[in-house]
Amino acid sequence: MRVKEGNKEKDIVEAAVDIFAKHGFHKAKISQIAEQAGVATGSVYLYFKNKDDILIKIYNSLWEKLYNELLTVTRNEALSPIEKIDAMIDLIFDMFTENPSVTIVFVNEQENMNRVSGDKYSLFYEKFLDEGEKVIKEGISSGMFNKNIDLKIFRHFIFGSIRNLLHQWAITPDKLPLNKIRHNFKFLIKHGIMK
Amino acid sequence: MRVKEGNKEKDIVEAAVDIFAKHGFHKAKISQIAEQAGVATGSVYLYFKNKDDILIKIYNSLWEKLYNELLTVTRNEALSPIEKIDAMIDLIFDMFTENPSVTIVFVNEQENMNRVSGDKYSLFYEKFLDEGEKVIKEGISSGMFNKNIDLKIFRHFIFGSIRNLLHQWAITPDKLPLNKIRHNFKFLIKHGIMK
DNA sequence: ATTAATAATGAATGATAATTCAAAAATAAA
DNA sequence: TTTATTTTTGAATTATCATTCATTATTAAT
Repeated sequence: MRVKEGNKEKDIVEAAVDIFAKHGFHKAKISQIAEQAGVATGSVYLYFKNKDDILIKIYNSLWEKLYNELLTVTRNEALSPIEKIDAMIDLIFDMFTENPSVTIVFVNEQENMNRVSGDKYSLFYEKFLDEGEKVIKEGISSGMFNKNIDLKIFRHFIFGSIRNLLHQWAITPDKLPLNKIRHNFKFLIKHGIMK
Repeated sequence: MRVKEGNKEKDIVEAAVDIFAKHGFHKAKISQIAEQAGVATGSVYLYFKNKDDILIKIYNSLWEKLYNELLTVTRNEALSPIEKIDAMIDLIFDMFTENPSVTIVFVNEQENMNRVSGDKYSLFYEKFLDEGEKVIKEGISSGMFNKNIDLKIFRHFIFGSIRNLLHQWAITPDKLPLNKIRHNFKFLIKHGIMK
């Protein structure tokens, strides 16, 4: 019997990330993804139920990875709350540094993923932020962080700003060095703009 | 001769905002927009070149309004830099408070608008941020703001955070009062999270 | 070698929905 | 009234792809 050669599923995902980043999910054609992955159009459907399924699998693996790394940070009792915040920011930046296309898809297709995945997307998002929120709570009880800040507001604040910065970086990676962005970002989150 | 009755263009735009917010630009059907606007499908094409054109006109008018209001703030010499920042934040919040659907479209369809409008979207975005940046510069020269903050980074930081907060509010307007969000937001921008 | 699976292909199918346009409706002017 | 002009209609046209599936290719086992 014939046997699978190479890793077509991986090839397809990688091509899809590229094409989704370039044209957006809705304008991306399965035939083009297949071509770039070096397989026939129909083969895509041997590995994925449909077009939505490709997007879902991309997000699942990203969130999975993000969440697992987050846990290693939040569970590290050697770190102070502020060190944990830094480590969390690093984790997100590191995750996306490798690949601007992945970043663009993650940032741009959130809404499509949301629509396509039932409530899977928002579950990931909330679970991640819930875990991160624990760190903020620690920081407040330890007296390091300002206790008047609403936790729900802060989580959307920080996620929105990081998302937009990564996006802008990913569009033109050479315009601003990611390390400078990261450094400024950490400062702004901690101290804001006023002296 | 027959004469135009009512304001069909406005009816279509309002319906489109609603439908775009509910289903997203690509899943939104012209026939459904027409139905909700109380006109025939074909009539949409008397007022708009095509579907893209509807989105473009929505954004144009939003950015136009945002930019004009920004100018009245930045040109007001009676205000200190920090008062201007507050006024700028108020202006954006006020703009979107009225209508969650407009907010959702503005936030979600940015990328489609970008693809569809040539570089019109990014011109608006940059023009707006350039004008806002002047205020930050004033704040730095007057010694109020921290001079180590990169202006390009700050603009994407603040825009991303405000965008996400408005989005989360618009999805479930009753979950968090917008005034509380606004208040926390102003504080975080100025002082960050640390005591 | 031959067979029996399984993998892979890509042209054909089908569904969807944007856009067009010939016909109908409305009304200002004659 | 009738006419001329402009607006509106919505069914027909058209374009675009996602998805399917009959066919072909490949190779492990016999």
